[in-house]
Amino acid sequence: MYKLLTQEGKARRGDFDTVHGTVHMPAFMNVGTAGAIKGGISSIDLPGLGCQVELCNTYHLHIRPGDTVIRSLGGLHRFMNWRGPILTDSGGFQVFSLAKLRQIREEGVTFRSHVDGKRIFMGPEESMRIQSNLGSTIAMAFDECIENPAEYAYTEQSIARTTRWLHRCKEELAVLNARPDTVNPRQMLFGINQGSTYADLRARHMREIAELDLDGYAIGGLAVGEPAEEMYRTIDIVEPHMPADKPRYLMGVGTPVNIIEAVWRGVDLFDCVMPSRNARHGTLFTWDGVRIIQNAKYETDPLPIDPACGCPTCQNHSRAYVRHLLRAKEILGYRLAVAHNLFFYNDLMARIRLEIEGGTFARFRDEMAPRLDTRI
RNA sequence: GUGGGUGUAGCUCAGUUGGUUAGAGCGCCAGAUUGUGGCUCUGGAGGCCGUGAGUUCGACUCUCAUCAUCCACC
Repeated sequence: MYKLLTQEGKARRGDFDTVHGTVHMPAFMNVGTAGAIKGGISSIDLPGLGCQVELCNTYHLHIRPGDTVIRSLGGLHRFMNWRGPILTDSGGFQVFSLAKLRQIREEGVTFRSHVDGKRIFMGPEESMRIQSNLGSTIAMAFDECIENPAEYAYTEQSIARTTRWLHRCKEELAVLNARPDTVNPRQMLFGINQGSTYADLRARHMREIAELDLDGYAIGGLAVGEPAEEMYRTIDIVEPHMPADKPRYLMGVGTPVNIIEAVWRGVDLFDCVMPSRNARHGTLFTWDGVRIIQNAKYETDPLPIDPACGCPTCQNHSRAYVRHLLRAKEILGYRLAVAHNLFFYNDLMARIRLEIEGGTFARFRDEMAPRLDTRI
């Protein structure tokens, strides 16, 4: 299903076939937690923004409107009116990041809903059932995202449990996919590597889960406060143990530079809230660096956010206008800013694919990385 | 015209019986944001406390005058 087309060093240009279409990798998944990208972006806008895959969230959709509601409407694709691939996150990260009073046991995790405080139990089977009801293209395994920093002994214990949970996920999804009334009978499953920043545990866990022959593999538990260098080092440690014929997904990453550095180290797939969240807060990405559009110097600036950008916002509106709308908290301001940042991220991935195909990615990395990081 | 109230940061206002460097919210300026609890978080600048005189060791605070402004009544 994953076809490696070209390789430059460790950087991979490949195509990944799914029932909802082919994903050209390296790719960025646009985050639409509750079934929509925040900022008023509709599924009908996504092709124009270069979006290949949308990421939605098991935890949020389970709480509201409920996965059974979505199932009764024909699944998440019909519900959102998006025909392309959807990856659903398993809920493991939300348990770690936003649920208070969580209790982790072998069966699963008990925690409280952030909406109404209700007690919720989720384990591997629950997560798979919800994701099956949603009918996403790719389901993520239910894992424990370990906090940083973490004790060695706890990490060792945790990854062993995450592996056991992964076996249960695989078995449960096989049962669900075999049902005659299942929404997406060819739903795929990605496993998630953990191990905090301990090299031996990362490598051991990756080798363990690679044996399950899943549809893809993710590196989780990074970009949780550790320095970027440590993240890169961890990728270097894990990558050699990842199957070459499966997509490699670095969860929750990152800045444009993080992405370039991770592709350089052999990663194919990314997702991050950064382009949409930062857009809402007025931080916009451009080919010249990062632009904080609410700064006073843009008050009367008639130029587009990025003159080199082909997005709908830059084709039609000025920096001064976007700045004004964001300051006035106009909904259109969020929409224009988010559209720009998503277009930029998807455009960056397209450029990376081209560079790898042309064998010029190394040079691109050297020249571009320092520029994209600067504040302008 | 008479009586009363109010003048403190760009705006709306706090400010203990007079006591060190006069505060808040909003706004403004700048920064943050990494498998998303979208009206977020952090930091910063900005005041001869309407003006003038007096009482006091010491006044945003008390007294007098004056100016501005608001309300009520004639």
